[in-house]
Amino acid sequence: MGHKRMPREVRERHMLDAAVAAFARHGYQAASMDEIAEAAGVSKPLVYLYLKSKEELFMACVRREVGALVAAVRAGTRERGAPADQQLWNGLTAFFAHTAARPDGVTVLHRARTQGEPFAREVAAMRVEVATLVTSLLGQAARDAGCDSALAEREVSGLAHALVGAAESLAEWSNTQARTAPSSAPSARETAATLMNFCWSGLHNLLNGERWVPTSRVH
Amino acid sequence: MGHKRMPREVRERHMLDAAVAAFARHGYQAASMDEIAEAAGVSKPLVYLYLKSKEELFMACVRREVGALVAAVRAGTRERGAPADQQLWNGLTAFFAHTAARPDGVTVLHRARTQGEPFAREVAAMRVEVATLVTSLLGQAARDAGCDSALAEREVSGLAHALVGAAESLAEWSNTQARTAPSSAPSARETAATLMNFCWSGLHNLLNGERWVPTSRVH
Amino acid sequence: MGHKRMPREVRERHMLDAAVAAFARHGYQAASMDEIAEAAGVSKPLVYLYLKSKEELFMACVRREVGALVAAVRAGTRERGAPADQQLWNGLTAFFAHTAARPDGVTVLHRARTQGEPFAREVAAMRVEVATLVTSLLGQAARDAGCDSALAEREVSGLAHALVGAAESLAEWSNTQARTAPSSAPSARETAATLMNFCWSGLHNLLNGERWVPTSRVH
Amino acid sequence: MGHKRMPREVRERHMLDAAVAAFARHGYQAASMDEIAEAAGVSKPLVYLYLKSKEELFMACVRREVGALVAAVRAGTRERGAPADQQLWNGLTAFFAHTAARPDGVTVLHRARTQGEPFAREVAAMRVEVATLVTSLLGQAARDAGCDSALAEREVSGLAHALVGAAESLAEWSNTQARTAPSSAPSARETAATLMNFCWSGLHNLLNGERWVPTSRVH
DNA sequence: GATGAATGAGCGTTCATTCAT
DNA sequence: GATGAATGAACGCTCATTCAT
Repeated sequence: MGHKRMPREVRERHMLDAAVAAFARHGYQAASMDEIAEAAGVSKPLVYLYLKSKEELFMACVRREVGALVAAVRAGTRERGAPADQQLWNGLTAFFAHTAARPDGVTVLHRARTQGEPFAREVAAMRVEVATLVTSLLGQAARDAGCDSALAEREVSGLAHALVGAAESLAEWSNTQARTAPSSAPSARETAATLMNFCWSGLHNLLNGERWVPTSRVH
Repeated sequence: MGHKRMPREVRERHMLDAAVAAFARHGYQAASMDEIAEAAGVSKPLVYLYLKSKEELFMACVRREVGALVAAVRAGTRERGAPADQQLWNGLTAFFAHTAARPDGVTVLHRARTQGEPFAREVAAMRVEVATLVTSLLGQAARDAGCDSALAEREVSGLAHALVGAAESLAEWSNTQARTAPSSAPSARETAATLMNFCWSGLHNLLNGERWVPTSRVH
Repeated sequence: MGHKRMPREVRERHMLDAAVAAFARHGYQAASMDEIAEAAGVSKPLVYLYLKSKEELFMACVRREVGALVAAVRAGTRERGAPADQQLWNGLTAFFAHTAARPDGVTVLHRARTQGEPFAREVAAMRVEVATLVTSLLGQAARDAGCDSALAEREVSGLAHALVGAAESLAEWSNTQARTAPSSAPSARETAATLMNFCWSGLHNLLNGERWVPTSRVH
Repeated sequence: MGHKRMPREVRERHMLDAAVAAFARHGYQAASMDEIAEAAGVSKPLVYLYLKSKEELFMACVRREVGALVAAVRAGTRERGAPADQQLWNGLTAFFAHTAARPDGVTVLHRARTQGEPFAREVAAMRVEVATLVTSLLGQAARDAGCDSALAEREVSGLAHALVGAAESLAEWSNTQARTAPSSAPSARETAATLMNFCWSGLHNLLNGERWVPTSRVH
């Protein structure tokens, strides 16, 4: 087998790559350590030597993918001075591009949310980080628009979650499109625009204190 | 073990209840038949006698929860003659109320999407059913608002997915809130209003042909 | 289901018929009580009420088939006054005819030989009974032929087992032929004649004290 | 458990030994993998690691025992130039000696015949191989004796089966004798002589066209 | 007399994990 | 440093068997 001497760091990256692929394809429980070791081209005890246990291996995957995703989005919004909507659009574009480029990584994050407290917490923390980013953009947008009506904290949190959920759902949908009809699949930019179209004016209205209200009570 | 005699139908319902709870908590793979049988207050062979296998048991759970969710949403939108936005709001309210009332059932549906073709198909069919409902409401809303510009089919599909993702994400968030701070958790109505605020004017604008466009290209 | 009231004796016969068929097809271990009860058209507890347990049910099958086989062979050799070879041939013919008529019963006896002491003993007892019959015929044949050299008891026993083994093997072979090429399958009479041809002159020579001996020692 | 390290080949042989013993004693279905693993002095997973499944384990046993039996008989008949009857006797002697030396192996082959197509086929192939050997000896014997009347193919097949059945039955009987009265049990040579006495002159007569015929029809 | 409802016990199989070399 | 050899624990599933009606 691969007897090639390699620095630990490289070997470890190979293991994580193999693990991410396996966890994405089969899920945490169904992916087997045998499979991962073989795909990484190393023996099983080495995997245990470097990564301790299946749980820690999964956690390492999750953390690496969380880092990569956050970095991508952050890089997208780094352009200070641009208007808030532009920055949000840049961030969404970066998100969708990352999602298309590393589907397995995103899938792992998705799966991690249903694999018990510690993993779910890691992903939740990421969501909070992203939501905070979005929130600050919204705040700047409010200032840009000259409106000062602040939204309740809880409402902002809800909106952020709605936006993140919408983005994730769209990402998954567009990946499915790319797999089934690659020629006509939407680009990251188009997907981002769709989402902006969907929500921006709603947010904008909210920030201006204009709300949708039911016209009549039913129950 | 407690061998109380019960008619088959009742026992089967108990088993499904226990199974939904177990699958929601641990996921399909990690939930064990032993655990489910014990939670249902019966012995394992009886579970197999009635529900054939773990796979069929999971499928039975999925189908039951799909039925319950669709029925709830349908009942919410049954009020003919009301304006489209009102109907959509009613449907969303029903959805969030159902989600709050049967969190395990909704979690099972969520998990089913990553457990292989047959389960994913069942949930996908449900999504299509709901999306169709929403789409028809949007069409009516467009007519109500006197705007006739039809959206491209692919764009509608994207919007539906975004809306569903946002709704699911909000449902989960609101459930989390209810668990961690029950006193101040948002009601189904409030959550539905948040989502309406988030997206309704965006949809309205789109239907009127007003689109958000990036003001300058970055990359 | 078959709610028809039937006398116990008849019900029991149905159960034994179903059990013989099942044991013949799948073997003792693999045949299931569910299957047998269903094939017999009764509920499982009734099978237990009448036949106590799987082991006793199997034993009942074995005993019934042993009785049937022995009765058939005895009936074949009942013709007193005929020459011994003729009687032996009659017995063999009756054996092969029975074997062809009740293949499942014979298969059960075959299987019983490898299912533990009590069953094997029952079949062994049958073999002894048949071997005794054969032995007496051989004795008569010796007297008919006017030769008085008695064979050692152990040798007679060996010859009887050889003959029984040969007969069983031929029966199985001819049943296989009947299944795969029914048109050209040998009749019971032909099979009996083949076996007589094969062994009669050897027995005859032995009874006359003529033996085959190795011409040179090898080891 | 005792975890003595051993090369795979050796461990595998131990497992096969234990499996042959277990399958011989209890049959394929009733023998348990737990029992086999324990008898082999290893844990169950190791048995699965090396031999894949119960079915493959049984198949491996069957193949090993088929090979050993065929090799023994072949070695017995290797003496070219000896007269055919002598060679046949040598082969039978080798067969009975093998049967006495490896009773479990032979029992496994016997049981394999009733355990479904693939196992039965393996044993059937062995029987064909042996029958071919015997047939060629008979042909040579016919030439040696100067008689040229060929037997019908089907008749030869029948005789071969009768001989094989007689040999198996004798082998089993002689093993039983050895178990119950070891001091006076017949040797392989004696048993082979008994079988030769039983059948050789019958075969000889047949080859000379002399047949036994019933003197009067009974039924 | 006959049965639907129920279970204890065990089996084949797999997997994460660790020694001994 | 890297691995072949080995295992404890658990899981999905089935079966013979028995109550309670």
